[in-house]
Amino acid sequence: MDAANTFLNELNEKQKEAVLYLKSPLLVLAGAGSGKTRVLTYKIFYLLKNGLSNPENIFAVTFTNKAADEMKERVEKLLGFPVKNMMIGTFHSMCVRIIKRFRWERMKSPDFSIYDVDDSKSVIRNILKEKKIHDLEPKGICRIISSLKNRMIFPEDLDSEDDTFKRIKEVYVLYQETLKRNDAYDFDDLLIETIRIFNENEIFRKKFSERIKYILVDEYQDTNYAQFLILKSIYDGKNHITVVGDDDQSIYGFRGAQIKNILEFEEHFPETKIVKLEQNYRSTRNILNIANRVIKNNLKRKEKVLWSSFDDGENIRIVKCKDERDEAIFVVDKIIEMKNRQGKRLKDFAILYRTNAQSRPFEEILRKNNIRYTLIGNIKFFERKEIKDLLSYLSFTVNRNDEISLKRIINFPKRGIGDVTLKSITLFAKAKDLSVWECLKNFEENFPEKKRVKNGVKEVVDIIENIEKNRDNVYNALEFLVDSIDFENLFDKMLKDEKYSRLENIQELLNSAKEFVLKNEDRSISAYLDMISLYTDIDDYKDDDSLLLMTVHNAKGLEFENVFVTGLEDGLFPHRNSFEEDSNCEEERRLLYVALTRAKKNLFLTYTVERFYYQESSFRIPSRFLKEIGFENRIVDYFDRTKSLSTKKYDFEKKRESDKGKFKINERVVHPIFGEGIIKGKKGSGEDEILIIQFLNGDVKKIFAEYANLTRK
DNA sequence: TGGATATCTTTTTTT
DNA sequence: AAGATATCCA
Ligand SMILES: Nc1ncnc2c1ncn2[C@@H]1O[C@H](COP(=O)(O)OP(=O)(O)OP(=O)(O)O)[C@@H](O)[C@H]1O
Repeated sequence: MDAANTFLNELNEKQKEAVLYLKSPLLVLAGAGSGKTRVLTYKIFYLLKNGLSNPENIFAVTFTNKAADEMKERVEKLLGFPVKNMMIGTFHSMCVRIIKRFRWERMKSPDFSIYDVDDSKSVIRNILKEKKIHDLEPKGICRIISSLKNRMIFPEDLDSEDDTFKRIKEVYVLYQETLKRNDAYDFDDLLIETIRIFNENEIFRKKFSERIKYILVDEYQDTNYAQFLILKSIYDGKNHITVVGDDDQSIYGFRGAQIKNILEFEEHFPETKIVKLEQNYRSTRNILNIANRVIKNNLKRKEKVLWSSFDDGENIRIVKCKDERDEAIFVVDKIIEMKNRQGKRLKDFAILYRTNAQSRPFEEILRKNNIRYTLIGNIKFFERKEIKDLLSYLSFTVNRNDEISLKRIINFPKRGIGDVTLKSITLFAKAKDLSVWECLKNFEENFPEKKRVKNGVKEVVDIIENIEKNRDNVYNALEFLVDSIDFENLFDKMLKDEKYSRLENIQELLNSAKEFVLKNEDRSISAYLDMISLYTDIDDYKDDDSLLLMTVHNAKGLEFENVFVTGLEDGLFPHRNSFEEDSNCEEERRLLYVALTRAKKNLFLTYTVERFYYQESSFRIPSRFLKEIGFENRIVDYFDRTKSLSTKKYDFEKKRESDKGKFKINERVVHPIFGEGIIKGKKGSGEDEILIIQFLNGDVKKIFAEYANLTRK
């Protein structure tokens, strides 16, 4: 081995093979923690180090922006100098760059708006109102349109005679027209527009694909059809493509990701070589065993070998808790104990859950115990109302066609400009074929009769024009904006806490802009807006030794020494919405596989007996996945804060024949019509004995024990 | 007309 | 419990 390439010692044989292979398309298909990401990182390093490529010839796609930042940092560390001009990021951020470049070449302003789901919903809401459609929900339409776009299905491709479908098509058409008029793209459009540009401008595509000599893609199992097409456009047979992934970790089907991309990779990229990595470097054997035991219940998957050279390690602990509060107390107690006794740091722990709503009790108990934590997801910082309102000023300043942003700011803070005024301005603009902005600027001439709102409009116009002056420095622009709004007064009627927290958020926004201005060469408003529309919580959490709370989805690709997977109950994890379709249930199982394989050393699985779910207390049944883990033979701890920690064996086995006839409270039963349920109570006796049973769908029914033909689960 | 108040619904996962 | 929407009042 050549001296420059001693780094290869940090890879196993298979990994080396994958790093060095450049002859034809390469697929690295391997289980969790087998070093797939490491292969990509070292491959980039190898290409740069050996002069096989310049940074600008590399196109590396990661699943999150954070992963991209970390990969770049790692490569720079290995090289010993910074890397400039490499295309590395998520599909969405790469698309923004491609679209900007194209618009720039065509002398079109590169400053378009990027709409998040909220913005899309309000566009749809306006359309529905205008068209007087009352029986369709913005949220549902949004989801349908997005799922169509993910599959590259356009309005003209819809030719169903079904009435609802026809109306959806109508809304879809209007939605796209509105976005076009506002010069805005939603997340799906970023991908679609890139494909369109490539398809319709062969010279541009060719130039780009000749520039890109190496295409590298991480987490390939979670790419959608549009993303596949983008890769196909860039790959021209002369450049190289490496994709890595694990079909067992595909968890974004709901967003259009298709496992078939990875399963059928060979069919689309000629002479594909496949490398399988089989050694796991992350977890103990006990953890891997449990993960393998769960995932092997999926029927549609590629069987993989995955072994660890580590010891068995600690036992996996399954803990039954009285309710969600106890669950939180148990987890937090455990963390405190491990921190104090074993000197572990907070950042070695992660609490994972299926839904964002589950974070509440954990937060409460953590705050009570003064433990620093970082909550990822849920209400994202930049989506808070007060923040979005401020940002809309910036958006509108750089893109005067963005009517959604205008709508947000025209009456924020309250200036007495309501729906009616806005409507008449919009209509006026349409009639005179002017932009809304033009009408606002000449408001007094255009609407001499509207004396009452005159000053308000002038105020907005002034603010926008002043922001415009600071276009090249987002911090100055924001500082001006914040100064010109009297927040103290605005938040006056709020509760102290709420007011304080909002003011804090605004300060936080200023800090973020300041940081951006200090760190980046391009300090412009538009550069900042692009960054925040594509960056999410997970991309930006500070490395400040705090405990992490997040959904399993957000934990993808990460690893922690100690992991708590919580809320392992039927209906929650797997989520009840997945029960109908087998494929969804398989995705839930993959989600659990991802959760379990995040742990390096200690893994705790918790579930509750009773949980508040939608303002109602409901009795819970342990997750079906726990059975697959084989937990009937395992020690289950029962945690009840009133009784402290006690241990007993949980019996999942079917009861013996002799037990027949007598059902006990909390026993799980199957009803021939209503399905599986749990016995909550009993009334009467003998023939008249009535059982109160809560079924899986949440219904509680009174059933005659004698006649119902119940069987034990 | 806009702002405040009362009523109604809604809860998976996210770039 | 919180958010969005509908209704009412000044
Ligand atoms: N050859 C190796 N020697 C030592 N440690 C390694 C090696 N390869 C990978 N690792 C370590 O194993 C862990 C998992 O690696 P990595 O994140 O690259 O795996 P992955 O396959 O991408 O995981 P996932 O499927 O969960 O995304 C990391 O901590 C990494 O540093």
